[in-house]
Amino acid sequence: MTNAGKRVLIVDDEAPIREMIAVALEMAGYECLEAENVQDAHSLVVDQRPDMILLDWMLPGTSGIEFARRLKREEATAELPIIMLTAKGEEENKVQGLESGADDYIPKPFSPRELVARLKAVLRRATPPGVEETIEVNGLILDPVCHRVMAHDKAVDVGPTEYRLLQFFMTHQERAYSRSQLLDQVWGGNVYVEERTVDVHIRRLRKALGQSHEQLIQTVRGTGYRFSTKAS
Amino acid sequence: MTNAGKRVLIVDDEAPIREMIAVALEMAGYECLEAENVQDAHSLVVDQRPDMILLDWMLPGTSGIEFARRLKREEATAELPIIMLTAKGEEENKVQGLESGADDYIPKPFSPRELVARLKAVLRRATPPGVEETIEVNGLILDPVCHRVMAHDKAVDVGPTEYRLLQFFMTHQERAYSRSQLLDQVWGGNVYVEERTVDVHIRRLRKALGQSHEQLIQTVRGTGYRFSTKAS
DNA sequence: GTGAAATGTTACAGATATGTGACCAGGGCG
DNA sequence: CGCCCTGGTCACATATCTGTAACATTTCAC
Repeated sequence: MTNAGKRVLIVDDEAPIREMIAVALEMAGYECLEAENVQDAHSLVVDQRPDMILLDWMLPGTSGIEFARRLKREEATAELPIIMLTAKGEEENKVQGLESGADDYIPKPFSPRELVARLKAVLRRATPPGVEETIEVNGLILDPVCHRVMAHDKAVDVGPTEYRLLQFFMTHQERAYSRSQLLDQVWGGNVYVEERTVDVHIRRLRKALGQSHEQLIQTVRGTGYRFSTKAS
Repeated sequence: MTNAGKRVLIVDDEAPIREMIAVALEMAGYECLEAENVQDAHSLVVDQRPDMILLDWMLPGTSGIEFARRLKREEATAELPIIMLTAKGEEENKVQGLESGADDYIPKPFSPRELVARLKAVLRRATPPGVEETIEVNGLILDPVCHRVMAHDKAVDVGPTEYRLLQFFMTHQERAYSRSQLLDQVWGGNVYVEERTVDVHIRRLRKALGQSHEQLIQTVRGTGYRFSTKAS
């Protein structure tokens, strides 16, 4: 079960092109989502959580490159593989495209076969090193590969959101984050959620971690929360 | 909070709608400015410098979209976040609205709650985090990033106000400040609080710092207080 | 030394912020 | 279609903070 069932978001303003790509990918066993602009794309990213993005360079409104940068900037979506699509003759943009965080770059026109091949390649090395490393703090282990949390060798049952929250905290220890920042980083920006919702998830996470580790997540009164091994 | 006191300019030609929005925002702690046409709006932008704009799509005279474009074109106002409001059934305008530089788009009718939520989200993204360096004096460390105070590697537990007070002192060492100045600087102007309240917080801060560092905060009799490494 | 003024300390009640459990809506799934 | 899981929100319980007043102590001028 490597690529089967992977969800790919296609972002292009021209419907026929989207359609063509979608057909090609579906034949290859992928599931496709489509968006014709950055706003729709972002919504889809937030609530569908695709496994990768095919992103057209030229888009109405925010350009593709802007969008890519933005995705990379936010913790919640930074690891999302992106392939940039670009019209012919824009070779010079390649560097800029890759700089913006895209994982590959395909000039139009391309054959469906080539597209699928490169997409596979990108997905294969999708999880870049660093992200897949397990993090351990005081007997609390987060294993991104198994997508699993262990406390003193006992599995901890956390929901998806709590998992992301914990992952964010463990990769950003010591620093205090406001509810706002957490919403941006863990939920992904442009999601309209009450700040207090963060409290609830913090609570759920603490509960899941149990007595042994809940004190790792500290309340910074008047500010937000912090993950720290040092006592407060 | 970060959002407290932010000023929002509401541009809509219908007074009742402006009023409704204003009430909702004021309850949420924002300050509201109102304009019923683009000319007034522009004046207000220029001399009131609001933190963001709620802009109705349909306006007498220059359309909202024109106005948005113009603001984005001008250097001084290019960064001003804009949320477009539009009557229902104008979904097709969404793209155009966002193209013109709006940061979000809310179709009428909308609930006050949604409005506030999206406004928060936009404002949140627009406010870049400031640079924050840790300050160290005689083994006393204030770390704004972790939002934490350490005295000789031991965490010091201070309340929000004491934290701000200490931060102010550590960034303004050696100089004496009157109670009234401290109220302005630490509490923020236009708050009606007894001057003696400062004494109480000074006391709390000293207590929190403990014997090892309390002498850093010196009383300047007849004047106020001073943070100094030199003995008095 | 004495008394008035300034500052230190403490206690407390109201205001705020956070913790917590429950509920409800939407989506996936059999 | 109905069940279960998840996530977001609300309402209420706690915990913590804050400003004040009241009283204690220090300082200083005389």
